[in-house]
Amino acid sequence: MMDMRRIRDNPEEIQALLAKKGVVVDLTRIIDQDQERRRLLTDMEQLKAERNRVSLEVAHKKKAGENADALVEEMRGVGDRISGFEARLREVDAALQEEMMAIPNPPLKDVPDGATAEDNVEVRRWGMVPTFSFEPKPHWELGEALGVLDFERARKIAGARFTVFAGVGAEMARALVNFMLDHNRRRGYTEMAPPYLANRESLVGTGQLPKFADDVFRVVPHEYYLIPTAEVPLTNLHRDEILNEKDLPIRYTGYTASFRAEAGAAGRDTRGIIRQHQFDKVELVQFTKPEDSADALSAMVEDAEDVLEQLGLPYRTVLLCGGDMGFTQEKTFDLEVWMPSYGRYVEISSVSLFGDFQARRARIRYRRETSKKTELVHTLNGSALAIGRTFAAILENFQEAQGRVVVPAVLQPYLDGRTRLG
RNA sequence: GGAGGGGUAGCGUAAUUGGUAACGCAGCGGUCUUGAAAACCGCCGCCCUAAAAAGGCUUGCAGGUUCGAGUCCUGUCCCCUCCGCCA
Repeated sequence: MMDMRRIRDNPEEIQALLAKKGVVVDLTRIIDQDQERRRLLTDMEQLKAERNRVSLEVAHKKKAGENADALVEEMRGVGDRISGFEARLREVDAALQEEMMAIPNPPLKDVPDGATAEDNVEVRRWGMVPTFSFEPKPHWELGEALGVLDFERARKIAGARFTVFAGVGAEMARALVNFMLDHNRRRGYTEMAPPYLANRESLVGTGQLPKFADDVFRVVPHEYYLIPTAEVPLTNLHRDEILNEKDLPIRYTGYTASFRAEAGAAGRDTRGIIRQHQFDKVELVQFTKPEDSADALSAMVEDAEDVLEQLGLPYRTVLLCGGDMGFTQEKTFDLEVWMPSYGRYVEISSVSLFGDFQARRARIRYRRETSKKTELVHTLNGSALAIGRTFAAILENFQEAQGRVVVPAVLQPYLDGRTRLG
C-alpha cells in the first residue's frame, strides 16, 4: 500500500509513475475520501475528548455523593453523535482502504518505460550459450528418457501441470535445494523453514490478496492459502513487529514448495516443468532501512547470479520495464537462463525491491536509534533459485549426444560424487 | 475434536460495587564517579502532527450494554493442561 501523504502531496507525479505500469487511476476521488476521513476523525475525536472529560466529572460527583443525572443525560446525546461518526468513519475508511489496496506500487524513476518483456533492458550476460553437434532434446524428452521425470503418473495423481521427480531426478532436485541453501547461508542469509499454508492476513501483507485471489489455491473450507512463494511466510515473519535498527538488515533464505493456480496462463508452457501448479524454490528475503535498500537490491541480484555461475548455466540479467512489472514491485531484475528448447533465455529468478509497500500493509517497522521514531522498513526478495527451472536448464544445457546429462561440479558432492545422469 | 484454565508495555505481575490501566525487572538519558557498579532523578505502548502542545487510541481480535468497560454480555483467534486422534 502506498503512503497516503505521498498521494496527497504529488498526485500528478504518482499518476505519471503508475502510467509506466500501464495503470490509469484517478487519484482525485481518493484524495477527497481521505480529506473526508480526516475531517470525520478530528470531529469525532473532539466529541470523545468531551465525553472523557465529562465522564470523569460524573465519577467525581458520584464519589462525592452528588447527583450527576444532568451530566449523564447530556452525555447520552454525545454518545449517540459519536456512534454516528463512528459508523460513517467505518464506511469511509473501508471504501478508502479498498481503493488504496488496489493501487499498485509506483515504479522507481529509473525503471525503463515499456509495455512488454520486449522492452526490458539487458544489463548483463554471462556464460557461453551451448552449441550442439547433434539435435538437442527438450528437457521433457530427456527427463522421461532418463526416468527422472514422470509426467504421466503425476497426471494420474494430481492432474495437468504436476510432475513427479523420480529416482536420481528426485535426488538431484534435493541436491539443488541443499546446494542453494548452503550457498545463500554462506553469503549471509539465515535459513528458515516456514509453513506452506498461510492465513489471509499474510497474503494481504505481501500483496497477493485481495486483488489476485484467482492466482492462489485456497484450502476450503478453511481460511488457509497454499503459499504461492516463500516470500509470503518469510516476509510475514515480522508482520506487526517493531524491529531494532541494529538488527537490520535481516536476511533470510528458505526452501519451500510454491503453489500457483496460474488461472490466466492456460496454454502457455504446457510441456515440461517450466510452469507448474506446484514447484520448489529457494527464496531470499531481506528487511532493510530505507536508505540501504537500493544497494541491497544490487547485492541480492549478485547473490542469485552467483548461484547460476556456480552451476555454470549461461544467463542474462534484465531490468524490467514498467509494463512487465508486478503489482507490488518498485524495481525488478529478472535472471533468465538459456533454455535450448525455447531457443531463448527463460526467467529463472526475479529479484525485487518493494520499498515500504509491503511493510505498510504488514506493519513491519523499526525504531531509529537516533530519533527513537518508528519507521517502515523496506522489503526485498528474490529467487535463488527456482528448482524446477534450474533442473530443466541443467538437463538441456548439459546434455550429451547419447542423451546423458553432465552433473555440474558443485552438485556432485551432494550426489555421492555422481558425474552424469544416465 | 472434547473438557478445563489463560491472553494487560520486551519479560513478570497489579487494578474496591464498572469510575477511566499501576508496579517491578530489563532498556534509554542524566546526576554522582578517575572509570565502573551502586544510589538517586527523568524517560520508557500506538496513532495523529513537519515537530511539539493538545487530543485520540491501546488490556489477543471484533461487536454489544453503559455517561463511563481490563472488569458485564455475544462471537472469534491464539496459548497452556488433560482426554481422544495422529506423522
